Amino acid sequence: MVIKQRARKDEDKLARRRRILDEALALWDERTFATLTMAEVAACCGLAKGTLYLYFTTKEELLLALLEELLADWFDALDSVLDEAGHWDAARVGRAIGGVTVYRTALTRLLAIGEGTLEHNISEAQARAYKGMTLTRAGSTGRRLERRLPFLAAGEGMLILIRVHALVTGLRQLADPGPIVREVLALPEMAPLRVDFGPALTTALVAMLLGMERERTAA
Amino acid sequence: MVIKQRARKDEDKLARRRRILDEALALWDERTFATLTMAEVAACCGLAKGTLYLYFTTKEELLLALLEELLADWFDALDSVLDEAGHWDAARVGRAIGGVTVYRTALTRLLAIGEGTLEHNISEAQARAYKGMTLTRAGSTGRRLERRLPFLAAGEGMLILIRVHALVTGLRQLADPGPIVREVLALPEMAPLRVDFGPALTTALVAMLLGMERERTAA
DNA sequence: ATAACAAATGACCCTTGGTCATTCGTCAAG
DNA sequence: CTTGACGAATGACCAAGGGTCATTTGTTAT
Repeated sequence: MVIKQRARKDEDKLARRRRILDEALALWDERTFATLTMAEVAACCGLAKGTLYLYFTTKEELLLALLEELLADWFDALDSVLDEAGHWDAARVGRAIGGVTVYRTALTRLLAIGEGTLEHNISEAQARAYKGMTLTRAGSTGRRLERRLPFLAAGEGMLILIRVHALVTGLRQLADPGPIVREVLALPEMAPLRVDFGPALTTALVAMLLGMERERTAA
Repeated sequence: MVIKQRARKDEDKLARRRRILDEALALWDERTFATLTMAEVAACCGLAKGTLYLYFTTKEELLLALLEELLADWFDALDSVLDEAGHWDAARVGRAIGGVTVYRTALTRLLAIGEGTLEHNISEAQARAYKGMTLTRAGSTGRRLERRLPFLAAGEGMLILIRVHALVTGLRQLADPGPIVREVLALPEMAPLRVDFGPALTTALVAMLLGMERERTAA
């Protein structure tokens, strides 16, 4: 499959970049980092492999760009929920975070390989952009959390988000084993080791927030 | 470098396997999964690459075997600490788990890539052995946790261990970024995003355990 | 119509996990 | 001590995939 049209204007280049990200996202649903190949992404876009490298200089940069978008979207969603009216307590905050996270499979699977895999083989510029965005958004969302949970000290909203990040990463990995392990875990006696991402995340978050509240109000 | 001696007896083969695991562990200290190569492991053992494949049929199997050993050792250490006398509460349990975990860098770094990377490309037999060991040991250690924390229901010790696993995985990834990201995070304004594995793990665990206690005693 | 630019291409390189026909220690039998 | 057989060890080889770059070719300004 060959593209007869060339992206000359910046606007066209942006559109092509968009297309690549969209196709990569679609493929990501059914691939892992190891099994997602640049050749396949290119083929899905109707481009040659070499062309991909005009838009993303490594496989990691492509997926990190995707992660950056999905993460920004997650912050939007969480901010929006946290701005809802009514009575807020630790349990509701835990359920709110879980609620916007649980069904974002593409995001959580990317986060799960994030720091370990995506952060090699990228330019410092992109690393800076990604971390800068994270810092800004986490700061803003963290302050929302502090407003909803008055027992939190200044800056502890960010601490919560780091713990959320850690739990998402770890639980996603436990919940999505490879096919061989999946089969082993299907054995009846292995039931205690199976993890259901959604409930596991939400219950762990609620417990952690309740514990933080208790720590900070006991003193 | 060439080995002039051949492992004919089972005993010799076991010793050679041991040597490979030891050298792989030493290399693991300074490599990631991607940068640790089978050729290098072989060279460190004084073996040809092909010989490695007589003992471990894939790179994943080699590292999973290592993880299995280190994990069993971790269970030993934790059991031993949990058997110590004195008054136990949620905070002490959290510190105990953190204490035996924090300095086990090789283990926690392997766990961090565990389910995501190591569980592809392995035989079902090894997956079964690994998960079987995990189930047995986690059951036993889980019961110890339940004895120390009477507010836990039967089986909830295992739940705690799953959450520990998730936190270890996630926090290890956040604490050990690649060199590019490490440099970005070294900027002063990035301080809020830096994670110190030991304190982060222990404080998160303690908070979570306190929260679980509160959930179960409030009702 | 044409020259100049640069987007797109795909053949190519390199690394690395994994294979296998061959080599050659090792040991037991004669 | 010699020899034959076993199988451990080898390293040349293969395949896959990330990444490169000289060349091709669509596009546009003149």
